[in-house]
Parts: sequence; structure tokens; C-alpha cells
Amino acid sequence: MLRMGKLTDYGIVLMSYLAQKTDVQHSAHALADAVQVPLPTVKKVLKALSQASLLISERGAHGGYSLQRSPKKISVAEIITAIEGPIALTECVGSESHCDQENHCSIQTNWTRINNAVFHALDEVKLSDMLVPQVASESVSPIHFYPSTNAMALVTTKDGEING
Amino acid sequence: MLRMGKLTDYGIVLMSYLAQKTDVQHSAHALADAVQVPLPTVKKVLKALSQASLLISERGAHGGYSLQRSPKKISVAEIITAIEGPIALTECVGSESHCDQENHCSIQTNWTRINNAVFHALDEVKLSDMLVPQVASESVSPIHFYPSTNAMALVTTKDGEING
DNA sequence: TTTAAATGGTACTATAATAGTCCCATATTA
DNA sequence: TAATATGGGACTATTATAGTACCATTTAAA
Repeated sequence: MLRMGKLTDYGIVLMSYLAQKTDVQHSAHALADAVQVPLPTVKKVLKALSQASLLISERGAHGGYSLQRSPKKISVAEIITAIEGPIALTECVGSESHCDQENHCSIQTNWTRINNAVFHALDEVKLSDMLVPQVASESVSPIHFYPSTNAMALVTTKDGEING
Repeated sequence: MLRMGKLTDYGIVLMSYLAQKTDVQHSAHALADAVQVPLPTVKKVLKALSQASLLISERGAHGGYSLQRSPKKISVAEIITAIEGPIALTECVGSESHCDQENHCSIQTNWTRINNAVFHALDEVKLSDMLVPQVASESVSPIHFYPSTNAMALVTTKDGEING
């Protein structure tokens, strides 16, 4: 539940890959090969990331994509927002709310608070954090980048315990 | 993005309503009237909340639903989990992951961390918090309970600013 | 100047998830 | 026995997402 789209997963993976070599441009084709995702889909994601000013794109021969900022200055929340649009757990929190009872609803303000809490949690995690394992470990083999196989969602068990 | 289902919105609203009178049982029919949501849909949500042991249900005449615990001991994360299932932003974080590259993926562990961050944010907000306005205010009129008009999603603007 | 390599943008289709509804079984009380 | 209530499952329609394809535009090199 609370699922994110596959495209967002791809976005995180692509951004992580690009964070490895920030000074070099990568074509959509090269990225599709590296990440093992169909080219048209990769292009779709890259476009969204570019429009959100997370990537710099250059057209023409020898063109391609590169990070617009340092991986330390790009948060996961930004990547999510870039691909899935404004983050809003409930419609009434978003800017285009059309709920008639808006002014009378006591729950609305609390949803805003929850939204903020979740957003800050996602905003504190930077792209640079995604490159290193959670705990210092003996990572001998080179880092691999693959998207999750299926769609995404926040994970807990029915008991409220955290998986993994 | 990061949208939650409408049913989860209903669930929050229903739970909030039930939190007002914890000692009285409410029938699905009465709840549907109070919350202004079609009865079959309300029943569906109540069933999920009961199965997650968030509600006590009694069958037969004069039966109905009531909170199983104090509103202070029920978190928003629990309600979300009850209706949408285990919270998982990415499939590879969940228990039924089938990603071949699982062992090689450097991103997986970081998703787990993000999941935890979001879960804790949602777990800190209790049902009792949903009843009172965010800031002490001059709420003269009685509290109203209505679900959001549309589907749900985490809210930020494209710039990473928070809406509302 | 021409060609090739790249992104930009749009539109379309198929699939999957969700929402919503309905029916019947079961339990309890009057 | 009848009325009221939940439990559970199956079904349909709608919506959102994923994925694909096409063409325009830009740039660099031959």
C-alpha cells in the first residue's frame, strides 16, 4: 500500500546510476542498457526528471543526460515528486481540492500534518545516501543497479511490524 | 503521488467518527449515514478494520462496531495497513519479493530505510490526534466528518515545497 | 550540406488495480 | 419465528498506470 509507481522505481535507479559519474553525459540508450529497462520507458522517466530540473539534458549528437546537482543535494522526495507529481496522501491536501465540506472538515488539517511528516522523512534521504549500504560493510563487488520487479507501495505487516 | 486509496480515506474518517463515542456500538447503516458514504462501501471498509483487530464487531440485532482500543493507542499507520495491506514503497522491500538481482541490489537496503522512516512518521500520528485541530483554535461548531472527494496520494509541489 | 545521433513532445493501447455493488450465509435479539 | 445485524465471497465498471510508437527538433561530424 501507499504504493509508488514502477516508473518512480526506475527513476530512483536511474538517478543512482547517474550519481556514479556526474561529469559524464549518458544517452537514454546507454542508460536503458545499464538499467535493463526498455528504452521507451527509460525515455519517459528521463523526460520527467529533466522537466523537474533534476537532470541536465543536451540534444544532438553526443548529447545525453547528467545530474543537475550534487547527489547530496537531491532528495528522494524530489525524485518521487518529479515522476509522480505533487505528493498528496489525500486529495483535500492538494492544491486542486474541490471538496465541498473542506471548511468544515476537521480531518483536513491533520492530513496536512501527516503529509508533512512523510514528506520530511523522504526529503531527508538524499540520492547520495542511496549509493552506500545502510551500514558500513565489506562490499567487494561493484554496485549493481536494477529496479524492483514489480510496483511499489510503504511496508509493514498487518501487525504494524516492519518487514525486512 | 504516493497515493492512498479512497477506501483508506473512508477508514480514517470512520475511525475518527467512532473515536467520538467509544462506549457505544454503531451499525454499518448508521455509520454510512453519518459519513455520507454508500453502505456497501462502508461495510467493506469496516470489515477490513475488524479483521485487523482495530474494531470490535458484534453480530445480530443491536450489534455493530466499536473501537477495540483507545484512540490514543491506534496509529494512522495501523489504519492504513489494515485497509491497504502491508505498507511497501517498493516490491523488493515486501515479504513476497521475487527480484532476481535482490542480493546484488545496493538500493534495496536503502528502500527499507526509507520505508521505515515513512512508517514511523505515520505511526507517530495517533487516531486521537486526528480529532483535534492542529493548533488550538476557536472551534465553536461541532466537528464534521467527511471523506476527501477523490483519491489520495504524499503532497508536495514540483519544487519540493509543501502544499496547503 | 548532408547525415546520424540524440532529446522533446504527444498520442495511443493494453494491462492492472481500485472502487463499488450485490448476494447469501451466519449470528443475535425480541 | 421474524427482524436486525455482521461475515464472506464474487462480480463489474471505472480509473490509473505502464508501456509503446511516432514524429519534430537540435547538434555535431563527415
